[in-house]
Amino acid sequence: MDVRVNLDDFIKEFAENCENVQRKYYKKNQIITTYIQKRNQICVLLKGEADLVRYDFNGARSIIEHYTAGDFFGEAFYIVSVNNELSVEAKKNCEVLLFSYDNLYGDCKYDCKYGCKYHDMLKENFSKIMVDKMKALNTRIEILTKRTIREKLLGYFNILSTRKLSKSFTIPFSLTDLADYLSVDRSAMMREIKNLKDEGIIEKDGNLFTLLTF
Amino acid sequence: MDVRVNLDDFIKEFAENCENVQRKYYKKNQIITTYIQKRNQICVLLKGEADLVRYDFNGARSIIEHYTAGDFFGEAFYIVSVNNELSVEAKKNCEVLLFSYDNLYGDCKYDCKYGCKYHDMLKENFSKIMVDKMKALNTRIEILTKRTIREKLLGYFNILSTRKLSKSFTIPFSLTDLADYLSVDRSAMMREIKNLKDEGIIEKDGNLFTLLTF
DNA sequence: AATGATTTGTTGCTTTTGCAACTGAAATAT
DNA sequence: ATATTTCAGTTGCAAAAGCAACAAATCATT
Repeated sequence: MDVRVNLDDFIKEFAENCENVQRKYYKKNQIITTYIQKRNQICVLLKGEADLVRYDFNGARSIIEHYTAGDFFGEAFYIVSVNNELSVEAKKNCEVLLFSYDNLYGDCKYDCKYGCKYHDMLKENFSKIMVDKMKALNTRIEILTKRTIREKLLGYFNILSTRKLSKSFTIPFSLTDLADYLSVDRSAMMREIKNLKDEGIIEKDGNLFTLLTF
Repeated sequence: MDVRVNLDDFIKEFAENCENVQRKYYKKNQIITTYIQKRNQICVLLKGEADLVRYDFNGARSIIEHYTAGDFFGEAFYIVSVNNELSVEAKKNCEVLLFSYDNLYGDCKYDCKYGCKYHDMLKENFSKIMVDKMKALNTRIEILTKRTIREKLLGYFNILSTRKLSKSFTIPFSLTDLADYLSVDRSAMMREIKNLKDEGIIEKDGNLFTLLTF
């Protein structure tokens, strides 16, 4: 099993066969879960797109991670030491599997006709999932430590380009959200994108970007 | 076993009794390890202080984590997706335990007169250690997403204050290093610290800070 | 105790960023 | 099909941050 699970092979069967799991539906802009209730919830996004966001005390929004079908999220992966409100927001209509970490590691007291074979698989791969989360956090830190908007943009573009093995790539969210992900002012970011275009460093067609240098 | 291990109860015994482990000494400013060689190394800092740092392509230094005695570090906890040079630098003379992740999970082919009881303990607690690492990463992200130096400083001070359960606390490194941790220019940070003092928001005596507001 | 290296503290100047405000385009809902 | 909301793109201006350079203080080493 890959860290980013194969839906066909694993999750669908899990959702259909293990009674110890909830399947829920969320509409666009609904909050799927918040990370303040110490529920140790584990979630798998089956369909749709969602963001893990933080709202600062002064209202500034910051996107921590972006999820697509097959991604794991939930409090269990994201224990935080500081007092801040984290929540997962549906960006499109979403279908989500929900179960708890305690449930996963503790005794399964419910009837589970497959003997929790799916729980066991998750258990075994929990550390792999954690490692994947760590990668995402490290990636974000790498970008946030860049000191200028230009470097943040280019750093992020390079990561997307490397992932796609192509000079061209689409950003996984709107430009407004990209600013929140890079943690910079949107208009300042737009200005910098314009500069990069004018200087012939990137090309942009909607959300499709191309790196012209290397 | 706590995530930040109790040296007396665990590590010292481990170091003395398990033959599958190396103990090494590093002088101040020496590089303890780099995260590019895929050695899956796990390290425990027995004595001294060290920083996990990244050097940008243009030379900008950035402190990711700060370690004191009892902390775990090493590639195994810090797998990164992007191409950047991470290294752990001794800030003082250090004593370090070294062993490998593969060794931990694979069969222990060496003689280990305690039957690798220590390895087993680590194995069991690996996910806890990972969670601790995640906390550290999340803390750093929380600070880095703040948009001004003032907010970064106050955010970090609040975390230190909360940890110590006191309005007064000492920063765990020099002001120069603090700037690298917050990923900002040192002189600009000093200016902002001065502003905070002048406005009666903080007090500062060397590396001892006090938050005057709440 | 003297020397050299590092850290702290400060300042002038320039560049970058954030803020506010607005327009047109695109998407969504009625 | 039209109204409404969201998103993209711009700009002027003010505030913040970075850069460079230097002196004073502190720390470390011989």
